[in-house]
Amino acid sequence: MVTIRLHNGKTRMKEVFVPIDPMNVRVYVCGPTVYDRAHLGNARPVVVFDTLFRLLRHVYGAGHVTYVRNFTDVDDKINATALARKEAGAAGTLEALIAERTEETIRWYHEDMDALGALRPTHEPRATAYVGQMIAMIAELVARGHAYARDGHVLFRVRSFAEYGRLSGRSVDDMIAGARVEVAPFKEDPMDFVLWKPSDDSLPGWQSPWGRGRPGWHIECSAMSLALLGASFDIHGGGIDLQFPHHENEVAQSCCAHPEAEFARVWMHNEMLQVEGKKMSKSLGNFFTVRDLLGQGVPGEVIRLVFLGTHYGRPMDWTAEKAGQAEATLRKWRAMVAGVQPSAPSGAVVAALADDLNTAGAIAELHALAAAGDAAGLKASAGLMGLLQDDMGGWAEAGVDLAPYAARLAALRAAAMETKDFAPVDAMKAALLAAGVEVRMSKAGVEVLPGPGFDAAKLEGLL
RNA sequence: GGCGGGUUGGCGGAGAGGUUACGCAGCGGAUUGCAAAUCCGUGUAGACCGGUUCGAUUCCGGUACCCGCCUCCA
Repeated sequence: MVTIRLHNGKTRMKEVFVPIDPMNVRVYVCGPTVYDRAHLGNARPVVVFDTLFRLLRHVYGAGHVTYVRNFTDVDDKINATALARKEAGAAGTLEALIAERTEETIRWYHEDMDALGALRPTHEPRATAYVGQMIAMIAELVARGHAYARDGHVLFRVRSFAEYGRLSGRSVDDMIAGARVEVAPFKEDPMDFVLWKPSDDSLPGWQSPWGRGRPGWHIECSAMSLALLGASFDIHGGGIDLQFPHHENEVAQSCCAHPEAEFARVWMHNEMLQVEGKKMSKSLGNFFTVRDLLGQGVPGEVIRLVFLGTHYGRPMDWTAEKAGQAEATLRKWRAMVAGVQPSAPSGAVVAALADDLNTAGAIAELHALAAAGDAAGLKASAGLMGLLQDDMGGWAEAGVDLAPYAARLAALRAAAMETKDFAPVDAMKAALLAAGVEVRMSKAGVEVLPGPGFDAAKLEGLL
């Protein structure tokens, strides 16, 4: 059995991973709020935890890992979008417009994440399907004295949970000193956070013991992880930005509702993504979605390889140069593994991944396999990382049969060898290069392959 | 202000208390009609200042700088 070591954000140490139940390893990762296309930053945790999912499936068996990633479809941004559509004259009730918006966004999300080679999680629960469970958990928290109702709101009583702040390394008193918390008259303590809030008629709402309302953001993950993975599970993941307050609040809710359990044993946080050295933001003008990149012709597999080139715990910089290098690497590897039956993943690659998802180290091992000419091992090992899969390699293929061009060039070359006039050969070669075709001539013959920027249209008239 | 992370060779980016990371680029050579691809060889880096040690880029402390979160833009 491969020993997996993971950096546990709860203990701040790298620990040997021991599942609660090796027959059912359970992972929960915070998913997207489905109000718009996923931007590139949203994709990082998807790729990181997909790699973890693949590793766990490899080690414990594909049928022995349960991976849950939620869709947050209760959110004021979604409401705002739907409301705007309604005011613009869209037909249907607000609820219908909201459902339409979330359905549409989930479809986009799936398309985009599929393109990155991410496996679909075992379960992708939608918050709206678990409001009953959320209400039950909130009621439990109230009954246990960890929450209180005021003015149609229900708030979590932060002072009732001594461990509050441990995950994110903060103390309640320090945070209040920072004074960047919303002070509301109905709060007992400024740090208390909302479990339930009232909805007026313009907002979606559910009936509850506290009136018609909707859940606060944090409770959904506590309720859905409980429903799908149980009160204790193995790994909880998400972006480091979620560590506080989201994950801290999840811990508080879940541990107070189920003090007998341990909630998540291991916490994993991926660091943030940057673009050309800067934070991606709309104001800097460097904000873009996964779909934008795909639309520009950057293959999902290239995005994936770039992501995996940096350890998940470090900030990752997306640059055009990296994308170019990743594309060149993948073209080389794909040419090598074409038509090859994968063998078993290399032990060195598995070992690297098992060492707290050292994907950069694993990629170095892929290079070693390529250098050693082990195409079968390369294909299998890359497959473990979601790379070089048959179903995502279309981008590297020419789409047209280049064999006639190779034959033509070979004929010209053979003639030139006799006449010593290489001008016609060079002319054709230049034209092929201009079309993005890689030309290799050797004693053995002529090879032509699609290269970066390949454009079939530019091949017109070359035959 | 509070909390957390980072600083590695031209660029990207890892591991390890003491032997080559790796990739890209570069340089030299082989090969080639010329190239490309390939093969061989090549670089000796670790912000700064101290400490621990036989020995630190790797451990500890401090300084500087950078970044993120604390503002439901991951």
